[in-house]
Amino acid sequence: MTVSELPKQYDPKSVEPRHYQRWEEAAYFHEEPDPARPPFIICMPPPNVTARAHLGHGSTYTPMDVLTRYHRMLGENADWLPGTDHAAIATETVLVRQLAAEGKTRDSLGREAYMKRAWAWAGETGGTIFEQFRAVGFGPDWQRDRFTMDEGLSAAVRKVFVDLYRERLIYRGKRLINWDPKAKSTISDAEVEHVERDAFLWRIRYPFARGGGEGIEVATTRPETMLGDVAIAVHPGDERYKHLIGKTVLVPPLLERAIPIIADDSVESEFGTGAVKVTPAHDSTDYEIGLRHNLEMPSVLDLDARVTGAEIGVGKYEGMDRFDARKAILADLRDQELLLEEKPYRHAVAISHRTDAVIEPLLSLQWFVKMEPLAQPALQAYRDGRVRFVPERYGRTYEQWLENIRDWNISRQVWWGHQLPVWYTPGGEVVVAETEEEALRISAEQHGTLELTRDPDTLDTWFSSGLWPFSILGWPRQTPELDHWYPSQVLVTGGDIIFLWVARMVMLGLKFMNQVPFREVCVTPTVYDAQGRKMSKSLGNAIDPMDLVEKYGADAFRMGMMRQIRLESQEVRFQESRCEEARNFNNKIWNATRYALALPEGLPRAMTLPRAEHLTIADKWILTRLHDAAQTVSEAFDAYDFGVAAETLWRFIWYEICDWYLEATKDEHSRATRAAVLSFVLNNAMRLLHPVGPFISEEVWLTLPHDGQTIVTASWPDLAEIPLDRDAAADFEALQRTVERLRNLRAEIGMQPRDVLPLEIPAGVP
RNA sequence: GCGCCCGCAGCUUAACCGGAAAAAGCGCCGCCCUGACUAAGCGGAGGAUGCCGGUUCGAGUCCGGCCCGGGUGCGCCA
Repeated sequence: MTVSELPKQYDPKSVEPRHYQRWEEAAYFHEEPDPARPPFIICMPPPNVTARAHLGHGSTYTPMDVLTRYHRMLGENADWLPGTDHAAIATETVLVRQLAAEGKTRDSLGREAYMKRAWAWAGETGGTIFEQFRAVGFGPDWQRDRFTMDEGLSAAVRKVFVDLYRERLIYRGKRLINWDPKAKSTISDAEVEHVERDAFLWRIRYPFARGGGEGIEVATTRPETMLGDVAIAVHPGDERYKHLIGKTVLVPPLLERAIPIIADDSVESEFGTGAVKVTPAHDSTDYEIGLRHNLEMPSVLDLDARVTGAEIGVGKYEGMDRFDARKAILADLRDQELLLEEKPYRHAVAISHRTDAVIEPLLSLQWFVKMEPLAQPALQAYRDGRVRFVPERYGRTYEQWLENIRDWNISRQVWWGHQLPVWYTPGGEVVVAETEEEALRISAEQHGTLELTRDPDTLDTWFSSGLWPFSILGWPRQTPELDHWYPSQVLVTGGDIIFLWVARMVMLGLKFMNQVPFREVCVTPTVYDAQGRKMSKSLGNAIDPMDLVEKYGADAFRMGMMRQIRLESQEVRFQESRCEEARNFNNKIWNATRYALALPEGLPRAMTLPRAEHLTIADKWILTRLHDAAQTVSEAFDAYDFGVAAETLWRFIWYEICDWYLEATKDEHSRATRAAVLSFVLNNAMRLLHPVGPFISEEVWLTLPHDGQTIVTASWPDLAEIPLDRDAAADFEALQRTVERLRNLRAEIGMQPRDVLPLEIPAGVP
């Protein structure tokens, strides 16, 4: 082959799809459990089935691909297990919107037709993100693709639910829950975020029921919940109010109900007026007070966040939206001269992580997981080092959450998901079973009826993803995969789902497998734009990774991303220019290859190095540098330090191989050994590069002397086979300094490079 | 309120257990078709590493305090 046959510029588009197709057809990414080799398993965090790739996938999934490829080359039983998540609320939100556009609703369609449509849509869009992953060069074991709602995983979900229920770790109860009025579903505490918002604090007077004095003043940000007030609470030690404890006041603006003034330690005397209205059904602190004082807990807002009179009189406000009711009540209070003050106030409002809707705390009959007994072992596993976080500080996030664990509300009012394996008899008895047949049998035996109604609710998406590390290996069936591949070595994920996902996998893994699901958790940084702002569609600063792949090639995208990931950093300020630079880097590699192929003496067929005594000082230097690069890159991958690995590869290939070694081989005296050494060095360099740059490394490796069908399954460079010569390396480095000084001098005196002084490497240097 | 991370050249980042004159890329200025590569090559300008103090032979790095600016976790006063 001659140089003229190869284009001067590396063209990823003509290379990447060709190799990927071959890899997939040859099933290079597929493994069977093999006890003879150490396992290296990564469970892919399942992307939402309907999602498209975003830059966050680049920062989290590229490291997984890199690690799997690296460990495969090390000869391990390496497998990256892919799959998708049904993403209950996220998917349902989109579906409902689609239906609305057609003038339909979920209910008008009916459950069966709705589910059929949801499945169809998931099937349609479900392949998209994985097609994108292929284009980026990700190589999970596609034959093991799973879906959280496929048959096997659904069976695992039902079994876990039933087992936990029978152990009384799952229960049904009327509790204060987070209602997301947009999603029209409850969500768990972990899915609520608190956002500072500008609001108002109103001071309102509650007149005494029996006259005598003005009454008591309270401060509130939520006047619409007044309708459900059941008490006024003050601190027991508050001198201003001590004498009022036990008196009763009327609830404005209706002034129909009298409620007591009570004392409770949770009240802060310094805030507002020091007196607080207590609405147990719509506020978590009030709920606690209500429990302590055995108060009534009437709900005054329904599931549409409208005022409801179902439990207590709400007068003319019945049916109003919560924010309209607020306006109306304030207006009425003003008329009654009970509204004393309105002042701007900034405070944290509970927002749905999923829909951004303001959360409505509601008292509702829902299903919960009792967390304390599950959290303790998970906490213990972290404390005695069975689970380790990288960077370590994320362990504290995990610990903090588990220490303050609250019961997990798992029932959702969406339809797209795993329907609860729960049935009710006409008498209201509860039957929990893995199948309908079993439910009927139990019901007949225990309750004497075959008339069962299934609970319409579904499970929190994170309930099924919490089982992911073992459910995808076939659990509850006993499989070879489960035997050899559980627990996995490392979980790679973003820091935002440490408790939504990571902590729950640990808890459920310990519970059902008696072992932690992974030994290490590698937390990848969040991707921001170059100014440090979150990437979002609304800001218009989001970058589509597929555009980058299109412009610069998959390898350049991966390398550009990897070079920006720092071990200890929690963020990447993503710069597109890094991908452009990486494209240039690939082009550099390509041209180094062209140079090697064009050597007049040709390249050797086999990869053998000349004997040490024949090597030039430059040969010995580059081999020593190769040895060091191989060591540094290996250590960096072992430590999940992707930035250092990428940087090392970059420097070695571009500055050391291209800028110095290649130049040195242009000297006459290097002729005897250069073809063999260059082949050896490039072959090794491509293997080191392969995890980060799978395509170009394959293309170059196949072009140069090599052994085997593909670099994907080639072996990782063995340090023992790379000869070291520190003294020679030091000599060459001294020479480099000299050359640099000469160049510097030359430029300073304005000498033309072609003039007198020696060029890159002084002639005659062996 | 309780925490965590970050702040180094115009920009984005390096700097191993503290160790020479604090690196690199981009950008900028100048030079250059040198056996592959102009998406390259060579040279250059550009820095009190946020502030004050301490430990040390030696601090960007460790310790204490402070300021401002970002990011992020938990909690929260209604």
